[in-house]
Amino acid sequence: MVYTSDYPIFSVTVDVVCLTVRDDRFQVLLIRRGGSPHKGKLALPGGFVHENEDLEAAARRELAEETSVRAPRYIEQLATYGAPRRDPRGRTVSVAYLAAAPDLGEATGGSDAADASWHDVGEVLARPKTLAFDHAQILADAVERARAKLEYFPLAAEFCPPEFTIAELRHIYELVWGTNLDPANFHRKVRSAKGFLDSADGTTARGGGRPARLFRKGPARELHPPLMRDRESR
Amino acid sequence: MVYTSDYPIFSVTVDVVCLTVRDDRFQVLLIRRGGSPHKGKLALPGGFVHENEDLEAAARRELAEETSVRAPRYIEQLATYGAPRRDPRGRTVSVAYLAAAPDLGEATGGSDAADASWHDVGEVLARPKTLAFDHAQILADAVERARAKLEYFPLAAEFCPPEFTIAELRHIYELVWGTNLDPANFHRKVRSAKGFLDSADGTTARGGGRPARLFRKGPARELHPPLMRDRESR
DNA sequence: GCAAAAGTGTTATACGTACACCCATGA
DNA sequence: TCATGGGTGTACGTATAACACTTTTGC
Repeated sequence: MVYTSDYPIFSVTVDVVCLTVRDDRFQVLLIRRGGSPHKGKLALPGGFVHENEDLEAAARRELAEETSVRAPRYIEQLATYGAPRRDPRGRTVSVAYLAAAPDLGEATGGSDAADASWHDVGEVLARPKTLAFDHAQILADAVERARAKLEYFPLAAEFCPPEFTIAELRHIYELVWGTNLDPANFHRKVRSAKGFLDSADGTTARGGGRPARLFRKGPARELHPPLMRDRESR
Repeated sequence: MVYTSDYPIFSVTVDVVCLTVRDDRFQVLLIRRGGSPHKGKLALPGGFVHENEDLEAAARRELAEETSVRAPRYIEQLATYGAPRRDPRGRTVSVAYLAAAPDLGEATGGSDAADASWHDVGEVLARPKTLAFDHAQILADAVERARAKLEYFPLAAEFCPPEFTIAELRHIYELVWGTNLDPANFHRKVRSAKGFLDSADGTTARGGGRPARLFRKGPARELHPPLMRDRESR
C-alpha cells in the first residue's frame, strides 16, 4: 500500500440518523459525547470505518455498539459530508446513513457505555447548536429525505411493528409530515397501492372502537400512485 | 494530526458521471485509463481529493482536468462507494457525482492528456465489463437517478442550451426515458408546472414546420405536478 | 398548395377530496 | 345504547390521455 502515502490521508467515518415514532412523537436516536471534541454535546451515533469493513456494515456496527438498537428494519445511505474543517481533529469524511425503526422503547447506551436516548426531531432541529460537528445538517437532510420518501416508497411500514393497522400507518405519516390526513381516503389510498400492504389475519382494538384489520409490509419497492404531501401549505 | 494513524487510512476519490444528450443520443463522458490498474479500460473521470478541498470542488476540478468539460450546468452528489476491495491499490472510498450538461460537441482530453470521449449510455450499460473498477454500478445508479429526477425536478433543462424549445425539452425526456411522449400533452404539462420554464423572446424553426417559441430554465426547484413515466411498460 | 411541426380544443375517463354513512366493538 | 374509531359509498371538481383541429412557417 505504498501509494496511499502519496495522497492526502483521510479518516472515514459513518454516522447514523436512526428515526422512529415513539409515544406519538417523531424521534431521533442521539448519543451524548463522552470525549473531545464537542464533549458533552449530543451527536449522531457513528464512528470510524474499520479496515476491510463495508460502509453499511460499519454503520450497523456503530449503531449497535453505541446504542441499544441492534438491527434497524431499514437502513440506506443518505449522503457524504466532507467539508475540510468539519472535524477539528483532522480531515474526515463521513458517510451518513438513514435508518428507520419501530418503537423500541427507551434507549440505553451500547457496549462502550455511551449515553443514548431518543429526542424529538422537531426540538433538535429547532436548536441545531445542540448537536456536535455538522450533525444538525445531516439530521435535517435525513428528515427531508424521510419525508420525501414516504410519498413514493413504502418507508412508513418500517416505523411500524411487524403487524399494524392502517390507522397506525397513517399516524406515521401524520407525525413525520406534521399534517392531518383524512382516515377514509388514506385507507383507500394505501390499500390501492399494490404491494404496499399484505393482509394479516386477525384484528386488534387498541383504544376502543371497531377493531381494525392487521397488515404486514408488502413486497412493493415503490408506491403507485404515490401519496403526496400538500404542496399548498409549504 | 496524531490520531489519524490510530485508525485505518483511507484514500478518498471523486468520480463524475457527466451525462448529456448529443446527436439524438443519451451519452456519458468517459476517459480511457492510461495507467494501472485497469490500463486501457474506460472509466469515469475522477481522482483523488486534495487536502483542504471540498468534495464537490474536487469533482469539478477532476472533471475539468481530465476532460474538456469545464463547468457542467448541474452537479449533485450521487452516492459513495467504499467496498473494501473496490480498488486493488488500497482502501479507497469514492464519492460519486452526477453532472448534466448540454451538448458540448466532441470531447477532448484535459490538461493531463487523458483521452476523453462521449459514449452511448445504453451501449455502455449493456457491456458493464468495459468499465474500470465499480464504475458500471456507479453509472447504472446515476442513470436511474437521472431518470427518476426528470419526473419531479427540472433536470431536463440542464441538458438544453440556455434557450430551447419545448420540443427540444421533450426530446430530452424521450431519449433519457426511452419512450415517446405526446407532444400536445407534454406541451401543456411543462407550461403548467409553475417555474419550470421562463419565456424568452423570439422563436426558432430548426427543421421545418411552424417556428417554436423559445424558453429558458425557470426558478422552480421541483415540478408540480410531476411528469410521470409510464409504470405499465416497465 | 403542401408538408411539417407548434400549439390549442375537446371529450371521456381516472383520480382526489370531502364528507355522509354504516359497522363492530367496549363500556 | 352510547362512544369510538374502522371502513365504505358517493358526488363533485380537477387532472390526464387521446386525438382532432388550427396555426405558422419553408419549399
